[in-house]
Amino acid sequence: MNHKSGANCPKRNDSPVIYGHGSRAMDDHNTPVSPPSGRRPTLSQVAAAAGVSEITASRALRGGGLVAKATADRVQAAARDLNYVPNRLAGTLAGGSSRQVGVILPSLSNSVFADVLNGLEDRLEDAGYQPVLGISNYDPAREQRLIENLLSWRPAGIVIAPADMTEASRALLVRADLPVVEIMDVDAAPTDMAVGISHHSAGRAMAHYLLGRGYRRFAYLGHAIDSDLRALARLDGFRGALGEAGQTLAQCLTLAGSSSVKLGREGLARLLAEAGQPPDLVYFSNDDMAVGGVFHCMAAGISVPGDLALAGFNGLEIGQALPVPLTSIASNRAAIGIEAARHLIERFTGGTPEKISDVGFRLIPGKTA
Amino acid sequence: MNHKSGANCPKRNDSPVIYGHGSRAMDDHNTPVSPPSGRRPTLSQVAAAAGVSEITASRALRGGGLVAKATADRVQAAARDLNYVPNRLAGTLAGGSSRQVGVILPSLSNSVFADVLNGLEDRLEDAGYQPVLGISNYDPAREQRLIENLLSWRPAGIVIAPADMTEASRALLVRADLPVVEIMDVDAAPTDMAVGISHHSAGRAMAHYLLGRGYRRFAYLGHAIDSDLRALARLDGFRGALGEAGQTLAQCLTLAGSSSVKLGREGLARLLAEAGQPPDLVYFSNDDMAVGGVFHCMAAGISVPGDLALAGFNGLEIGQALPVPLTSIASNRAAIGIEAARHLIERFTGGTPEKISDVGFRLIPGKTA
DNA sequence: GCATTCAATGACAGCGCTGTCAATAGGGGC
DNA sequence: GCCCCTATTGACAGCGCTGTCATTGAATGC
Repeated sequence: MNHKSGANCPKRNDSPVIYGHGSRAMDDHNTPVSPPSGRRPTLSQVAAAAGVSEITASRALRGGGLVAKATADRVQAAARDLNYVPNRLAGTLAGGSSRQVGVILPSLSNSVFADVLNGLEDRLEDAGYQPVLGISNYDPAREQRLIENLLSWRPAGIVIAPADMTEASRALLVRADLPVVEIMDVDAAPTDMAVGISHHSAGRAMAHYLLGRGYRRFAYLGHAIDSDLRALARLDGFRGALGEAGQTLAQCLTLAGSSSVKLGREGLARLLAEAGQPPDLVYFSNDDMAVGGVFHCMAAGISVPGDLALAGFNGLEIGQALPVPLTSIASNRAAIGIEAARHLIERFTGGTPEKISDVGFRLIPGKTA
Repeated sequence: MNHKSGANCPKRNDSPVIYGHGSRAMDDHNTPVSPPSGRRPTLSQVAAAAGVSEITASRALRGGGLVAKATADRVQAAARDLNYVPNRLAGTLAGGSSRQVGVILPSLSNSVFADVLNGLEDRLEDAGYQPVLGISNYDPAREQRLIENLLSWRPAGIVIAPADMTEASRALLVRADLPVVEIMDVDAAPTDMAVGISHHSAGRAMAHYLLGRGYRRFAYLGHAIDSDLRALARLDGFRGALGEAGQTLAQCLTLAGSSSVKLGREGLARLLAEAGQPPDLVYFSNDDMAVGGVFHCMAAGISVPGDLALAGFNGLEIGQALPVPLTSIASNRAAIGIEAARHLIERFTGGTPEKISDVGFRLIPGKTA
């Protein structure tokens, strides 16, 4: 439901205004309020306040009905009064299973991973788990270091979008002997579980679609593809399907740097400049790049798809909001995060989810190809 | 540096292909490799293997030169042989300071926060800290729950982009008595430290710029603004500056839902449909919305900025890659993350960074206004 | 009425590690 | 030759909590 308001949108009282860039000294560092008895309250203090033993307090606070209602109420009241915040480090150390989940992603500048993380966080949080994050920047060494670091927190599980795992990384995960979900790609055999789509198939599917639309002179424009294994898999599938149909990739340009609208825009300009006979379709490594391509065409007066057709991957919102919606493949990103969370949680609760879960993709016809 | 390759982009061996959506049963669940002696190795096992006491092993592993070189080497070798992974839960519990940092953001679907998180993670990671993430979805109650949860892991510090902190949330943070960085906005007095820009000033700056360009009939198009306090602050500053110049906001439309290109596109259509006398400029709550506005104009044949001028906020890459680059304000997102990390780390190491750090913004003239 | 059962609570030990203080052994100074 | 100092190592306790078993008292059954 939308609500509008004529010329009187929400206002707020005038607040202090700071112009430009600068910083204020940390002068009046207000002393922390109430360091009550030196430290933060512990369970034993709560127990004492409620007149019960530590373990009873523990049980009362964790719930589970092992404690008489009246007692439990008393304990909870005491905890509230003392502003007790449990120490899960101690709890986990003593009791066993952590409620943290290690999450390793190759990047966050790509909105794809942000979407996955969003879905993942939401479900984990609801189940009482907290993600501990690491970004590998597509660097296998950093990825390995992250795995070690995260494991040292003894997480309940790991979710990883592998960049290019070293053998050592894989060994670490295997030895750790905890649920591990490898996300994004289901083409390779996972260490433990995998949730994602087949990027190889996605590439093939797009090729089939485009062949069916009658395109014949294909070009590819990609970003630093060596470190993006999934983009490589799509290209591989794309080219494979072309080959089976007796076609080839007439032109193929990959640019250093991570994918972006800007790179796609500049890249397309360059690709067309270098082309002998221009392609009738350009397949981009993803939607960011493809949207850049659309922008180039707009600016250069190239009619899409009349003069040149464009196709991407991911089904990003921006591509669909374009004046001419982008031909792409919806990669079901949020579903991957949600599904990964489900796998972990199921495992935590004693279940045995499928080893490989393919959330599937969907071709979006769009209007650019 | 770019590298291109004619028609022979990187290939890879054909990999197994899975079509469409589905899942394979978890049949051959390979038994975990080597649960060596039932559990994972502990420090005491490493110590035993190296023929030293636990504490010596601990010191050797942590470095610091308190242990004779030869002994340290022996311990490290033993640790490697046993595949020892330290248990930081135990370490933190015994020793004191954690190496986790709680991070609370209102959303991740907005690339702005992904950018901040990216910068933050990078610096924290380099300093040996791990972010533990929570997403509040602009919900104060969830925000408070997240604070409680994160505090229970006894993090070394907290970074929070406040959605609309409850009194209880604020009290939790104060009592926790740890470094807290409130990010994004420096307009209000922070609990502890703040890193960001003044959104109020950003709104004013844009108003001044646009007034200088001669626009007089202003409209505003925003998303669910009640929960996005920073967008509200910008609008507030914008309107304030207009008022000082004797101008008013002729039209103001806010739409339910989070900001998106689609919402901006549809919103602008609606705003123009509802307008009596059409505005000569539309100020959007942010660049996502504004890009949507640009798309609407393209599709509807409205010339920008001739017929209608548009302005946004954030300086997103997409806006600048548009055929007509967007007039906007660069909000220095990565810098906020980096700066927040710096503040925390400085605090961890005994320093006293500034209480408020304004990373500043920059007006991007663009070509849409 | 007495054994039996169950609900409610508690004592104890220990999770894996590190801070503190103590012990040991050489080396150097006088 | 004796004492002091430093470098190196270790013993001990304890971080805050929970699993396991034990204890208590009251309710139940016959």
